Amino acid sequence: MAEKKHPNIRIVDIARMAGVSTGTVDRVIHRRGKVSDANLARVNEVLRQVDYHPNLVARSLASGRCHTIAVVMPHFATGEYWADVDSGIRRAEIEAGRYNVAVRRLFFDQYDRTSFDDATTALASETFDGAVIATLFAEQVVPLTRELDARSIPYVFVDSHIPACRELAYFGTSSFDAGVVAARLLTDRTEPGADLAIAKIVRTGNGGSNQCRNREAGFRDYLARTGFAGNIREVELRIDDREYNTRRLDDFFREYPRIAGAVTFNSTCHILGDYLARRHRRDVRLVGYDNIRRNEELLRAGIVTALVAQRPDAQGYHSIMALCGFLTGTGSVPRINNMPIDILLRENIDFYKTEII
Amino acid sequence: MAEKKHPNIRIVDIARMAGVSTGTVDRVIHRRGKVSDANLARVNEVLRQVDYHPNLVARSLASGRCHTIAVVMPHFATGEYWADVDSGIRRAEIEAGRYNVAVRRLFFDQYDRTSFDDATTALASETFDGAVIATLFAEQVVPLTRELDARSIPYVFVDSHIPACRELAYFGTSSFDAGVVAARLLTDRTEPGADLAIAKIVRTGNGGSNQCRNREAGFRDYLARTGFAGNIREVELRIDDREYNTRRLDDFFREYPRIAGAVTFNSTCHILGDYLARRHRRDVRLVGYDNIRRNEELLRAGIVTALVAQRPDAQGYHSIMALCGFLTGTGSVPRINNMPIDILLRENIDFYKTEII
DNA sequence: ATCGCAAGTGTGTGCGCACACACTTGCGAT
DNA sequence: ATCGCAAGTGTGTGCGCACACACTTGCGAT
Repeated sequence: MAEKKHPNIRIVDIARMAGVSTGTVDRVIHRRGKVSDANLARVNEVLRQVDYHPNLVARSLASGRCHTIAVVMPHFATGEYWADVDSGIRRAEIEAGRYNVAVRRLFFDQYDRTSFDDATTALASETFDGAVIATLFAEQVVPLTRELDARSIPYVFVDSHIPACRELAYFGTSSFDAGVVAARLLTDRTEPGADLAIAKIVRTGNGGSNQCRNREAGFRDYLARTGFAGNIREVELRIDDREYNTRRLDDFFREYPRIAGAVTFNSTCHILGDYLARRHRRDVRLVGYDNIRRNEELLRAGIVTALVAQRPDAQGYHSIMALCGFLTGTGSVPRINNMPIDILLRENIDFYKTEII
Repeated sequence: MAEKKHPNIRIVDIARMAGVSTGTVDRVIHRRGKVSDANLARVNEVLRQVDYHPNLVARSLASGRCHTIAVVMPHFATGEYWADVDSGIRRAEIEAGRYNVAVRRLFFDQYDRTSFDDATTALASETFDGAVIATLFAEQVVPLTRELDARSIPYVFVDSHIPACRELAYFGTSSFDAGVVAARLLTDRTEPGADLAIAKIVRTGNGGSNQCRNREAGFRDYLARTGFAGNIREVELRIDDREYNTRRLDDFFREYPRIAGAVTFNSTCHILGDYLARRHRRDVRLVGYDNIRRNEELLRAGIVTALVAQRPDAQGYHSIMALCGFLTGTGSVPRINNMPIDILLRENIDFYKTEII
């Protein structure tokens, strides 16, 4: 075992076949110019004939260039959504490290718009060869991309898509369709004609994220299309104020007693789930997003009916690898990569591990 | 951008620091012996101090060893289940190729037990460094593993797990739990007390696959646990005899008119779906397995209610990569890798592409 | 004193490629 | 006829490592 070699075709072989030197082959492969039309055609013909694939290991070793990727993403605690994205980034980091590609993270607060601008400012004075941008605040991402365009730095979007930018690639779900799926799951299990609740977790004056808005649009679109007959009631909750939320929800459910299903468009459906559990309200179906730890616990406990998930780990992994492939010239990737929209129930949640993509 | 180098520590640096030659460092790193105790200790101390990590790219290029992985899997046509597994294998093949790991396939007929033995016989006279085995026929896989154990060849299981073997790793779903999920999806949408049908597609005298048996066990277990009150009726169909199937199903549904839901435990629920579509029977809910083309079409058409899927592409990909990592000494992987059990509805099927793991 | 041999050590080469550099050729301008 | 220069071409070196090979050292046997 562990035999000698697979007789792969090398640059020297190409050169010999085309009757030129390896330098010329190299110039053709890398489009460095300074090659006569005749030789260009001949080398290209040989490359085509033998279906040449460069040995990427050797290329990486020889070129020895080092690239840096800046990642602009929310900071996170264990068990939160962006921790899963980061675990994919870390996986990619190891793999990309073999090709001399390093990753540097810049964090912002996902509940604070201004912190994104701070991260952007910090980025302006850094040198790096590519960027991965979490697109939570679409309005602020756009000017950042203009700046990167001007500096000719490629960038990848992760989380939700922003139109009219020149991103190298996008990785995330179709937020609109993720909203549609949530609506299907919620109405599948709720008697017709009952009311539905939308719980929004925001910080005052902060607006909603790009993604939450699009999910809500898909959710409402599905209900309209399928002739949903009940009312949709909205309630605003706070990320870090459990007492406020309890009072607010007590009032809310008193005011709208016919509510039989609820949805939250970011990953915090556990806030509503905690409340329902404490109040022993098993009559309200709850559908939320993302397989973060608290949500998983409530799904197992039967408080949450279903979770819509989006492979955060894979999003992080592919964002880095796409940029890595571009920078090292070893791979290309489609521009729009809509990830699968996963449906998690009590029966399959145990197998939805992010480590296995 | 594209800077010079990350100043990594190389073997020459280690050698200089320890006051020995690179050859000695190499012998220490690879535990080749023939090093004096004093030098061994000194080199190890330096390795520890600088936290040396070998450049795997350079290692791969230098060692130039070539490994072969034999894959024993069912042959397939476009759009069939194993075509998706193979697409993952092909993806891994490209990546593993960079580390001089090649893949060779041996095919058998998934509906013919004896063909597996033929493939096994062919394998006996081949030389290879590792094997990936599709575990459809558990009884025949076991003796094959004994032989591989004797030859000290590592092997990876893919599809369904077989206990009491010495596999390096397993990639696939928990078949039992995939059966549970199907039962949940079917009974969620079917009125209580109605009968259910299990359609089995077999070749005479061939028994069922390992996986189908376990899925059925999980399916029945869920029904028993949740107090299912109806009857479960079985019907046997043929893989390539549409006329027979039509007659058989006409008889079957005439005999059992209260059937409101049906399941098929392999990927051929489209056979039953085709029948239901032709007979305009929208009153029978149908749950099946695997996102193969015909099943997807029927899901979009509303004939199939839900599909349970298992990331065939990822199974193929990881099976190869696990073996590749083991053979090149660049990675290790858990032994049991239960893949996620995916739920596909009309609303999310469009995004379930196997190319994006 | 010399030899053989084991144990230990260092050097040289090549993996396939990228890239700097030296070199050749042919043309128009003088 | 000679020169300068652009366009085109080939050679040499090194990336970091693995491994074959040559070599040194020190010991016991003769």
